[in-house]
Amino acid sequence: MPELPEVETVRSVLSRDMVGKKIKTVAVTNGRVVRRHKNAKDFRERTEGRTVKSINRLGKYLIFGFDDGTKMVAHLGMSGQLLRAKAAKDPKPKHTHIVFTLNSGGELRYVDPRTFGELFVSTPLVDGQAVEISKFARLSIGGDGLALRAAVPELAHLGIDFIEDQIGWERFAAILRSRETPLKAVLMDQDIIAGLGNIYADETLYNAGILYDRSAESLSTIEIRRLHRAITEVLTDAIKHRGSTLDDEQFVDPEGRAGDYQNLHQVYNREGQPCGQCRAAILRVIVRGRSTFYCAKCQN
DNA sequence: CAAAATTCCTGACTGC
DNA sequence: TGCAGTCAGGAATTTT
Repeated sequence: MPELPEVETVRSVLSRDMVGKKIKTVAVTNGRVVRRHKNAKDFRERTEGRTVKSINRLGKYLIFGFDDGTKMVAHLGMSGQLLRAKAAKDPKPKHTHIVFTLNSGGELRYVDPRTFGELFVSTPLVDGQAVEISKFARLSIGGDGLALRAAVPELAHLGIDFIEDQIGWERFAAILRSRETPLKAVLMDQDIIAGLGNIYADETLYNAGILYDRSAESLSTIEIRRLHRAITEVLTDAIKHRGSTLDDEQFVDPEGRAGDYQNLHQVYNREGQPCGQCRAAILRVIVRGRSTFYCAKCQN
């Protein structure tokens, strides 16, 4: 499942070869992926003829800035891929739902078997309209996150992006304070922390040495600082390794290359295998229908 | 108001 | 072998 590091990998690759390119035509063959629009024709009219000026990321969302000031947002969901093709005659993968044909030749394709992902064009607000930015995002200072949220009202609800937003551990502590929610639910709540999914929530908790079901308010100052550091460290390392490609999920960047952070996973998908620190078997439990992997000795 | 359950979807896997 | 049933999971929506 593409989480922050995988989406950042896609952003980085696309940023290098798409900025400055113009979209000649757009073909939508599955209307579900543009479901925020009233129809596929509306999406086509809002993308054809635009030149890509920038590609940013907030949480798990990609934000393409167009020359007319509008933004195209892409969320890959569980199984979405943005793939570059050199020519139209290159074979199209199964479940190719949108094809962007570029003026310079070549295509950008959106492929998504499960169609949990979506694309939409966001229109900038007219003067005077205020955007209600997430209160957690407002707690962060600096970085480009606030500007991105203001530019895309649909994303204003997103919480802290630990790569885009600068946030110190004191402010992070303020977010965790007075929350009885289990820590893993907090880490995966996009309105509180944007970008962590099931893989990186588990890896972060292991790195911090804290159990998934501890309530946020029960953490000591030391534990909050460890968790704050763990989120930044895990995400940064995973980005360096170009994300995680699991056996069953087929995450690849726009050039078709797999990531290799899965080789560095300490707990995720490692049920029964020895913990890297204490050699005890990694355990797996289902929490609210989701797999959670952890080491009972190293996390408490 | 918040948290839990449900829904969307297809490929991979399980068991008979 | 083949087929029905189950599982996986992000986020919006519905229910508790």
